[in-house]
Amino acid sequence: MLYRTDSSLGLVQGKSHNGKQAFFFECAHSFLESQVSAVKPLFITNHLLNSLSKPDHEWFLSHSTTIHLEFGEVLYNADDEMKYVYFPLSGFISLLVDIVDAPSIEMGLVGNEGMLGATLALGNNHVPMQSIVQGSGSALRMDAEVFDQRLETNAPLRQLIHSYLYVVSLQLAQIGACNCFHEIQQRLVRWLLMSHDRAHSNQFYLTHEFLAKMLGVRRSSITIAAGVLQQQGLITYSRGQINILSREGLESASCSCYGAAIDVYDKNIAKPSEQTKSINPFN
Amino acid sequence: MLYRTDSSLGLVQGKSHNGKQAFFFECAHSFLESQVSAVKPLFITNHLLNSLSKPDHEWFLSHSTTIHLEFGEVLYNADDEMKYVYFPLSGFISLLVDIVDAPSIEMGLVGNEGMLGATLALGNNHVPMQSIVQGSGSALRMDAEVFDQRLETNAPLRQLIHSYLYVVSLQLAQIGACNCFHEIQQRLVRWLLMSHDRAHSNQFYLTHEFLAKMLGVRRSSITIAAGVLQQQGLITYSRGQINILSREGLESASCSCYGAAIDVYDKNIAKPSEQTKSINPFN
DNA sequence: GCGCCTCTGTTCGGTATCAAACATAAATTC
DNA sequence: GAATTTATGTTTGATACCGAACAGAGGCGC
Repeated sequence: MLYRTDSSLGLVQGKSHNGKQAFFFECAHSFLESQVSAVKPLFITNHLLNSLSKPDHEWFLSHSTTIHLEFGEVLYNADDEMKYVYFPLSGFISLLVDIVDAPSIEMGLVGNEGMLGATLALGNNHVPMQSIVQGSGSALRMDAEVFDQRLETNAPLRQLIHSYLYVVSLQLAQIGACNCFHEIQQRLVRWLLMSHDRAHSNQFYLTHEFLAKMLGVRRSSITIAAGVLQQQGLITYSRGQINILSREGLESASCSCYGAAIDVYDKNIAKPSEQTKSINPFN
Repeated sequence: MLYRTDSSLGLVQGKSHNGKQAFFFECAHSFLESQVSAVKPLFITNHLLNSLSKPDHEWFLSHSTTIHLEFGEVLYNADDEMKYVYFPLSGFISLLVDIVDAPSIEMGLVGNEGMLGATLALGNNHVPMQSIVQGSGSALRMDAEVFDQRLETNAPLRQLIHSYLYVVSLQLAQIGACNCFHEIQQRLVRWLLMSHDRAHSNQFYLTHEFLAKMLGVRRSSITIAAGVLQQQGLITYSRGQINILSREGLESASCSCYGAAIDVYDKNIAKPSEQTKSINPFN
């Protein structure tokens, strides 16, 4: 099964000398107007916003700013006050848990299928987990208060965010179990697939060190697992640049948790009215 | 630090020949009227309901039924339709995750500090995880639809349930990380403490087999870890009956995740107006 | 009392992963 | 081009836990 059918969209990102990507990064909506150089896929929209009515969607666009998320940037630490909410477009964000006597571990991933800050809809303006940028790229940023007020008055929005919260909870439980039981090899693949979806590119920036932190394992374990994938011809990598060569291969090398997470999303988040028919929501 | 200061309340439960507890289990509210034989602590109330205004609390009591939860009973499987919501009193419930190619594992615990069915407040009437009774005892049960309607019209209730959902999400993330990193020995202790709080008794029924399923490990690993605790004089056990001898000892033998979970709860769920001043909410 | 079942204790070898090094190799700085 | 930094490759030994099996032991039914 091939979950992601739009890989033709996955153009290669520009790559600067230091291995980080050079993204366009302009005033609001530039991405909608195709004033985009060749390095990024066109028309990346946020799927949640896209699920709203057209007027609502436009309201959001006019009340938010397009910003650039830079790899490694710490948007929030756990328990910070929530000043902004983020709707990722081409960038994406890791949610990390840190407990005493243990390395940190990623328990959630937020790309253009979701948002950072949905817990405002639970009446809590603190951030539940550390949130760091895992893929450079663009996002829409909005004042938390503005978002919160809109939630009060807009029932369809509230329902959408509630559904998203339900999905995120389920994924927390699922990823928790996966991290606990499945082997590093498979978990790495799951993770690459989830990142691939949100990066909208077959190439992204990721050192083994960083991957190790996400999966809560040693760096050298990643080196070994990634080496296997490279030998199998599924990926190539060099000094932080990972290239996805075969999604199909990866999907069969992954544990089922990748597919399960997609299913949970699809089942609970309404498809945008007249969007493409790709099987998964990441496009 | 001693989180639970009410251990004098923790009277010993009645014990039937087959090792299961014989609970009183009567019509609604009998527990409030002290028509209770000596085997259970008096006045166990549900802390969420207790946090509501008095009229609201009474509305809930008059619209729910006191039922008995029997050890091992499967209240829901994952994705079942939610027919009833449960507010545990002396009983408590495990939330289990099952993924492909792995044993099941507990990702949440619901006792009289919480409820089963809070996700209705997210507009979803399906159950996120398998829910099985882990400690026999009483609970208030209410029609899911009745609860749902009440949510619509009662803003303080909605806020309370939202806060509880926030707490549960955080605990999912935290327990997920704990299961992943901390050793069986410590996790077992965390788990005993969490159960002790919800059982309201120093003695409860639990086989090693069952514990192993909760922690996602082999039965013999539990036997070894529990043996250590017994040698240290913190617990005794025999054929399913576990006796807590020293909470203080257990609390210092546990990983910090137990205390962290308590803190999250206390920080986010308002204390009932004129309740006791015990440090944790389980009383 | 006898047999049965459930629960617990213990053993064996196997392995995924850890922890801590150290070696190479590519990019970046000067 | 040399020096430094960053990223990857590889080794070594230790260990927590697994999987499977079997042996005792307490309680229950007959």
